[in-house]
Amino acid sequence: MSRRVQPMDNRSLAETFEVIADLLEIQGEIIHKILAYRRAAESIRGLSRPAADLWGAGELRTISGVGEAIAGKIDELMRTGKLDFFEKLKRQVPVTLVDVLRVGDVGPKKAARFWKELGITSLPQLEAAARAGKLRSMAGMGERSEARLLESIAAWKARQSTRVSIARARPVAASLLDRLRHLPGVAAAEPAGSLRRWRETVGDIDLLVAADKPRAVIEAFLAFSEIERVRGRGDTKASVVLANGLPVQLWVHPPAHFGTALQYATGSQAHNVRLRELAQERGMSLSEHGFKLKDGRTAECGREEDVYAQLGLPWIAPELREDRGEIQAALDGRLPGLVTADDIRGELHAHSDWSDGAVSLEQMAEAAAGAGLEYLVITDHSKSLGVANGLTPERVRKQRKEIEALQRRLGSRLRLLHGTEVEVLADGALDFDDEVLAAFDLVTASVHSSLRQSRPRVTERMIAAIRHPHVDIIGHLTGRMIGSRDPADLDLEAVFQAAAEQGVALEINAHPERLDLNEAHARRATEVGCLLAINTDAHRPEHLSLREYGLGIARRAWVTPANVVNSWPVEQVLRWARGHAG
DNA sequence: GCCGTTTTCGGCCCGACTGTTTTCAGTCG
Repeated sequence: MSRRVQPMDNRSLAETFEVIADLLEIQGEIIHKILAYRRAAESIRGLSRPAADLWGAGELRTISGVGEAIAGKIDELMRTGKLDFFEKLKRQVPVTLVDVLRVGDVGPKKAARFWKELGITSLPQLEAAARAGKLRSMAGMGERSEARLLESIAAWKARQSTRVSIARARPVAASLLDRLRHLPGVAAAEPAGSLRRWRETVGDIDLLVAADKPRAVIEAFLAFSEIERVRGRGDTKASVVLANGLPVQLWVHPPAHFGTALQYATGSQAHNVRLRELAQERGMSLSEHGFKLKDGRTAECGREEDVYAQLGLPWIAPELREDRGEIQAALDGRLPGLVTADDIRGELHAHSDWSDGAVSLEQMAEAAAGAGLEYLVITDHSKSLGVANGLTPERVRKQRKEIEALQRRLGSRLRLLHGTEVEVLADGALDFDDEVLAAFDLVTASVHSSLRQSRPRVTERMIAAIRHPHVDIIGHLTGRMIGSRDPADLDLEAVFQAAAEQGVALEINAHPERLDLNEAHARRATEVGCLLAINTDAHRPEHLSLREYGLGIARRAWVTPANVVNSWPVEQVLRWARGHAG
């Protein structure tokens, strides 16, 4: 067997180019070359399939921002696992300096001066020098800069991980927005940034307020009790850190140009750059204040729709604004009609107290009806999942009787269906016999254990489940738990192919700790032709509202309702469940 | 380093805030 280098994954590849950009910037290379590396890194990070596949197919140049030189570097990394250019660069600039850049208020220019003038090559050295008062000896640095830097280092350490789950940030933002809306003179207050784009994690909370007297709003905001530290404040914006450690940015703009301001504050930065380039091509200059026209006048936009219209574009949903082809799609009139909360008619994955759910069948049914759903599939666990009180075939039969009785009481308010979340056992077999499975209205198959099997084994196991004639949906495909459990090492291309062939749907599990499929997987699955289900995996009534996080993933993955089985009428779902199996 | 119905060469988004500044560079989003 020949020894082969494991092809680099997208994330490592992107990180490599990001570090290259940082080192070049410290070295004083021209900014546009640096931005080219960053743009390529961003594109690679956002790819829906492994760059290794594109490399194998000779299609690296189809990646936006990847030209001849970077394609050559990717090729070298894929073939040898190393990059000569990078190794040489690291001998010229200490690579530990990139940590220094992660600290706020330190950019490439200062990092280079710390290194060249004081011999500082790492973050601990920088901190020690600041404490010893050695930085103020440098031109342009004073005591205040030194103190501010120490604060930044402390904040960076306290945060450790620089991003938090959107599910943690959303309620905090909602509470701040509610209070901002009640301030005098405030016409509107909206979330912006990655929060509005529904990224899985956010680095800070960006908020935008419309008011004619920005200063007064900023003053009032800075008095909010949950603010621990003010990092900056001006006439139109303020930057603070809350007591819970979350950074918050507030922008305040007059209602007259709220549209351009909201567009700007929503980002992403890459999307904004593209949009501003487009404005330039059209002979205008776009900023948060409006469009500067050739004749010197400024065209203000009160609504975001007007910003895009000024450029001849339809409004682009925030979830798409990542510079992943959305602007070209808008120019070509082929933006996807994204799935919305209103499209969702039913929940296909929910538990009751028959297994590990918190409430009775009736309470779940009432909650689903109350949430406006047309149908609910109860999918309690199967017998092998002992920790979750999985059902035996005998209890399955009893549960069906109870569901039938409950359906009679519910009448036309809700269609209640009997499903299962059946275990995919370690060998790929299912935890119920065919006869038991055949009686369910809908079968979701999931993996909860033996997630660490080798790639070939776990892939084969998953494909066996997909090919099982009674399986309709694969639940939380990779099994990852954000921050606590790694995803199974699946060959996703093979899994997506099998699911598409069988007409089996893949779940986007909306629970904020899962979000599985993630957005890249969901986009690739859609490209391959897979059906999806946006489910909450509700274990109690309140969980039904978690669907918005799954919708965020789906929308960021360019998913339209046609691909989402639980946007279909119940009869269509049942026809599909009976008919797709191969 | 990338890219192209104004270009294969000459461009590459725009403005606010900070600190140390007599006019601006650096950083950030």
